[in-house]
Amino acid sequence: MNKRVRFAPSPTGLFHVGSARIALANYLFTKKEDSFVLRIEDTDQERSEEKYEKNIIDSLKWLGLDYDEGPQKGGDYGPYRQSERSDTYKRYIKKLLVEDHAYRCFCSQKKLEKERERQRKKGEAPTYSGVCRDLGEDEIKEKLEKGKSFVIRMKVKEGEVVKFKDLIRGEVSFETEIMGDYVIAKDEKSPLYNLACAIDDYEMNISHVIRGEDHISNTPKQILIQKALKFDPITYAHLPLILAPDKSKLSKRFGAVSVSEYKKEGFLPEALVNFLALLGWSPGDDREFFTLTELKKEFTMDRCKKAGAVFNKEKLEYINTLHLKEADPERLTKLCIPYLVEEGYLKPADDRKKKTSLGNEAPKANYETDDGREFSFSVLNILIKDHQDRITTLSEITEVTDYFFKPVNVDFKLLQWKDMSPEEVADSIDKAKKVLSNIENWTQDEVSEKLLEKANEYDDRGKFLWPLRAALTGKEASAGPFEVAYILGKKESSSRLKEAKKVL
RNA sequence: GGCCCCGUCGUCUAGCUUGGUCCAGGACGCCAGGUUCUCAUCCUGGUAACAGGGGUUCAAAUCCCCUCGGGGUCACCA
Repeated sequence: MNKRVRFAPSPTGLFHVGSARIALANYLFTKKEDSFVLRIEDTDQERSEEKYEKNIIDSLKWLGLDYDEGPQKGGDYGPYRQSERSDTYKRYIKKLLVEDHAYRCFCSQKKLEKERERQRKKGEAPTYSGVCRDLGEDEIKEKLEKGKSFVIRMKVKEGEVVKFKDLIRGEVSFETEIMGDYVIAKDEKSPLYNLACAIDDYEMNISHVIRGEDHISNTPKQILIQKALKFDPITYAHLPLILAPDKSKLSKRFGAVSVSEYKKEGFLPEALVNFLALLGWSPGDDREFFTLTELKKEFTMDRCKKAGAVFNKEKLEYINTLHLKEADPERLTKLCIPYLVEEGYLKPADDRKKKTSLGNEAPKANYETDDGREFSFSVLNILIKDHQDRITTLSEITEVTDYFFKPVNVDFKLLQWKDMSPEEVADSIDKAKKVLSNIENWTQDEVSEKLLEKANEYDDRGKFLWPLRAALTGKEASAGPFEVAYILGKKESSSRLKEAKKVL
């Protein structure tokens, strides 16, 4: 039988990398004939926001985690937003009440709070005492007529054991006395998480629930509901959590926790996916570089670890460099341009094409600096290609290439290679200037060929190349002089060499 | 605290099912060296772990027990 899985986030905040990992596991678990459903769990109207639903959908798309059914996309089991499924919930709540699997509880929150407090002090599990459990029909009617508010609780039989199969942990069991009569709905039409979840998983014909370990204690509660309603059993897989370096839950205190933040910082989606997949899963051999497609082929649940994994940003950065090296330069160029624009280094030559945003691709167009120097898209393409293995995230492109866009400052000390005299440095720069001005056909090959030719005339090529590179970049560390000269262009290169000579 | 889960280098992990090939392999990080005009890349080498204690066994990272440690969860949130 084909599998059906679902990823069911709540739109109550920016899409978390932990959620992304769960979504990824669901995505990878389903093979071609299976189905992956996106369900938005927005039963909590107070906390759910539309912008967060959008953020979930955008993030999934960015990561490349395509799903088969979901809000906007549709499917045979919709609607896929819990806020639009109240008729279904109402039906089942009624059924649960009528069949005596659930009951109305009129206890006040204050009273319950006190009760829990007392139990906790005594070292007992805080569970509901069940005072409203056996209210007579007349009593209920009377309270209802008085307009007393109530919640709906599940009638949990004591002394039973709920067992379920977990693909990662094997068989897990819970005893029913520890849960008490838990609340399943705020009223006849407002289900709480466990109820809505159990109903939707059934209604959407879900075969496997793959979620975070934080849900493991919800599982018996959901199973009890399923049993009362005579739903088919589901297979579970509870993945370990992602931890902060101090082994605590990955929270905002740690730094970036949302997918959007990593996108903005300039991580490639394929790198984030690769990294997240390796958290708690391995192929069983030494391979670490994976594309989504490869992961989909390789992934099996039985190779998932049980222990939580610390989110190691350095490793993420390393994985990102791996994917950066593999990435298509033109795509990278489009991705890097927004950072250069944001920094104020570049602006579109054509004002109508202004739209760029960090993490997204800029239009393929020509750009210019504030002082009017042009950077055609093809030159930018070469610039990026030359820096592809010099950055760990896209955002670093600005600091690594700043000298292309800003005026540079040099002094003799910078221009000096080993113990060269000012005269020797000046001579090198003169020669370089001459070589460049004699180049008719300004191409990458031509520029490097001619420059190299001259450099080889020296016993120590550094005597020629270092002053040249330093004059062009104003930096001790940068890309090579051939590349820089070519990208800067004949005019700008000559002018920088001329400026450099002034300090000698 | 109750319940549930987990425990191999600092971190991510392989090995554990079917004890021996493991004085534990790979990767990130870090350190050293090489290539190079610089930096980065790349290459070579090094660093560092079976939580502890008992068993079982000719033999245990691998099986059993206990202890310790970590995490999750105990809402009219999801």
